Amino acid sequence: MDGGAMRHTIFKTRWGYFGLVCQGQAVCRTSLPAASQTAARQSLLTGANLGPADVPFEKDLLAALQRRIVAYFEGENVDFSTDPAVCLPNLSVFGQAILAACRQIAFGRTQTYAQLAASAGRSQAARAVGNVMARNPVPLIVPCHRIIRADGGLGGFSGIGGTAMKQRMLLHERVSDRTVCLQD
DNA sequence: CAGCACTAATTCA
DNA sequence: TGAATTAGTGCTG
Repeated sequence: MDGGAMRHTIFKTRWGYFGLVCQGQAVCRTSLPAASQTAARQSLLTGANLGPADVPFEKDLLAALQRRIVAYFEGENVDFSTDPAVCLPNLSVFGQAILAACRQIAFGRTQTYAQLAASAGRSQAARAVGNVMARNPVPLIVPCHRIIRADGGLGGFSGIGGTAMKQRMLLHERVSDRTVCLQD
């Protein structure tokens, strides 16, 4: 059930060094912009039980996708909802359903944990959705930062930068839609 | 089994 | 009003 050797790359964006692991054409993991390549690599491979030896570096890996990610951090409205194929091993059916639903959320839009739970047929499973988001292997591709609390709060964020990164990304997408009075 | 990136309801100032 | 607490909740390691 694999489509080739796994490789990784790290490239510079306006916000920092973005990390990417893929297998064939399918993206397995991503890591949000970090201050250094070293930090990016650590964040990218940690938790995946992978060492740099397991996933050779390849500068121009998925070059087209790299350009789109760079563009995102330049402020462009980039849609990742369908394009990069993703490979999500070791994920429960529930987890996959939640991530799939989350991926549909458009640039600049948000949903609550409960709404996302409902879209997977588990309207009471908001907290479980939080579990899935916390372990999202492909942040940005699956826009887990667009999930906020029902009471208007930000909720948490486990990726690089924590909730500050989450808020920054939301502001970046100009979430003025409604809800989310980030701060007051 | 214990622990969560949650929520709605309840309980105080 | 509104902050703080309490159950209730479904999934994960």
